[in-house]
Amino acid sequence: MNLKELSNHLGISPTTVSRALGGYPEVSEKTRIKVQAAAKKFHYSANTRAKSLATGRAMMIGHILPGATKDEMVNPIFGDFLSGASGTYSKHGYDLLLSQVASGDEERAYNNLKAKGAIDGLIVQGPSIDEPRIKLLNRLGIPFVLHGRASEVTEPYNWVDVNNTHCFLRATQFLLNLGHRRIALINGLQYMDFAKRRREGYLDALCQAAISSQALYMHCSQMTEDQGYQAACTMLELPVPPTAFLVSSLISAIGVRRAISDKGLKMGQDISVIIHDDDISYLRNGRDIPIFTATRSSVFEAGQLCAEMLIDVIENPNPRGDARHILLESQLLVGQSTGPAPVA
Amino acid sequence: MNLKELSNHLGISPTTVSRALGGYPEVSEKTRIKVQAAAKKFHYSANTRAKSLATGRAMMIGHILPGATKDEMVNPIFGDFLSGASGTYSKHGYDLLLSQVASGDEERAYNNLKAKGAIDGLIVQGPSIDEPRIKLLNRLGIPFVLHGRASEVTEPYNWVDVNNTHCFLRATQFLLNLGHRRIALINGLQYMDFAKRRREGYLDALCQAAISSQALYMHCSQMTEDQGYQAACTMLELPVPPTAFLVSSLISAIGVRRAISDKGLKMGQDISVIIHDDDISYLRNGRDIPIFTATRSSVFEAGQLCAEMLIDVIENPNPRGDARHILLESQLLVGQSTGPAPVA
DNA sequence: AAATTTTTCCAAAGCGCTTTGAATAAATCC
DNA sequence: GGATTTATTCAAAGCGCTTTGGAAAAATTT
Repeated sequence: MNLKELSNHLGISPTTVSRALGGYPEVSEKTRIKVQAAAKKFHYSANTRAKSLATGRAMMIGHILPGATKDEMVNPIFGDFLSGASGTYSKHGYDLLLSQVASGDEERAYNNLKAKGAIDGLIVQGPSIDEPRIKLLNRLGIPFVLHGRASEVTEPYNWVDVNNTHCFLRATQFLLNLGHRRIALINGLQYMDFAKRRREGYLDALCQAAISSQALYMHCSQMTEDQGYQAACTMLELPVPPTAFLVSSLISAIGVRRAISDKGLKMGQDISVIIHDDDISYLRNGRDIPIFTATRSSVFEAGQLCAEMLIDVIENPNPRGDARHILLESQLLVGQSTGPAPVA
Repeated sequence: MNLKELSNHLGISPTTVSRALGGYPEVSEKTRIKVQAAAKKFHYSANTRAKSLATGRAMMIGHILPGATKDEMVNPIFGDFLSGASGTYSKHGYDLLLSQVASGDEERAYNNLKAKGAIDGLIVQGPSIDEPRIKLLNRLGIPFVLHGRASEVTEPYNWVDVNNTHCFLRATQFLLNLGHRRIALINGLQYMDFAKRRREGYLDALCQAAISSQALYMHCSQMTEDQGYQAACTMLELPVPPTAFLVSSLISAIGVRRAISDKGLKMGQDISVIIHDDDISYLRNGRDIPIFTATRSSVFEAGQLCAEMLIDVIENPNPRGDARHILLESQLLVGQSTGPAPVA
């Protein structure tokens, strides 16, 4: 059933039917009700493509999926972020286009997305410190919101980010207050912006406590269970091992826990662990009492916020062109993985 | 730049330009080359919406995202499955539409997706034993492929599934061969089809070995770390605890490992664990030697296969209407979590 | 009751593409 | 060389919708 058929059936012009359903005022309440009833009855729903073509709006938001090859890793937060964003899109009548873009091929891919008129805007995730996509998208004139920030990028852009520096500053201070002096940082990939900020928070806290940082206590890598395990094993083997770990992800922390337990030590007693928890639905950090003491910030909510911001950017383009920002603070939740530093 | 502008620029009719780029034979090689060069130069790419409208093909595949609320869980395999599928779509010129459908609202949502002409086909994941969406989609005439099967559904449908029964039969036999007699099953939600089949494989193996199954050794729940932990704790507290666990997911198994280690036992020595491993990119089961002995089947590949099957269904609709099936066998990989049953 | 305004509706153009059917140019045939 | 094919090209219609610019009908005013 299309518009013409529906209007024929009703004996009303397509124009009026379109307007009645579109909520325009130039149509009497009587006919509006009649039209709406008929639309419902015949399961009529305007063809998206025709509508888009006529209005020039795609009503579609693009998300980029990394992992074009089997070896590239899909970020574990991906699903929950998408879930949050997607719900918000539905509410506003947008759909979500998921596109896989091989790294290196971004320019062509984004250009193409724009040329094809497939999307009204884009969400960009996982920024590196000097994220090149910002410049590219600004140049192409595609509205976008970045999930995260890029420290070294000066041009304006819209972002939603967690206050990573402050998170890790607080977490480190928490450990310091418990008497820990040898605190290790097991972080994400060095060039990622969040990893840089977390390191800064960690170093700030140490500095404020007049404790010198040690390269041996700092590790950067993909945040996998195995990497967490390896890093923790190495550090626990040191002549002077750390008494506490600050871990950037729950998944790595599971590896850290394995290393601790392999070593015959007890987490929360011999060794303290504090993590950043993205509150992923399938990887809850315990039920009631958190397993790991954690700075928590829901990535689901971040998805919602990014989506809302992007829709706002699309529908109310800021004439002055200044960018929108949301900086989220996280909660510091005490769990079972932290305790006073053991007396040497 | 649109078709008309491009053709004006070239001094050639839109018809010919469209055909040149579409690869139709009714155009001389000379003009084709000229047109292609110009298209490249101006980054011309046909507007998807107009193209779809003209051809009647959306060139878009729908995936349904569960988890409309924050409490619903997004399946951890979601990202990798999507990644596999998405790559295949790109290759064939399709895009991926991700739609969030509240459970209970499926009929309206699917109907709408069809009416809007937004998609050419659909992937359905996570089937229950009597999956109602099969009937619904068949009735609506929307081409789809199911990732998994539905034991109690008799009408035909296309599916790609792992041979779950055989997986768990083999895994159980493996444990039996190691001398285990008290084997527990920590499974997914009871009404899920995969859980049913895994239970059957497990029970078959026990039956063949003339071992009676025990309700106390069987657990069903969401496959979270915490549920795995709880279930294992409970079972390890039994007067006669199991000596081996068969666990449906890596995530639950991490909880099982925690329970074992809390109990002061050693996995692979005091207690054996064998899991099903979906080979998720961010949750690798160890680097070289698997941590957990596992039946492994890549969900990334399943995504690719589903995508290929669906595209085939869409582009070559089977006139006889019979359904397509792929049954995947998994590998049984020996890791560090299994060993001979301890002598009582 | 005629003139004016307001409400309600519609015809037609246009969004950017594909594709049918016809026309022209080139090549082949008798 | 004229007739017939064949290879190229194009004009125009149509995909299903929105929206502009009027027109007709109803309500209001004088």
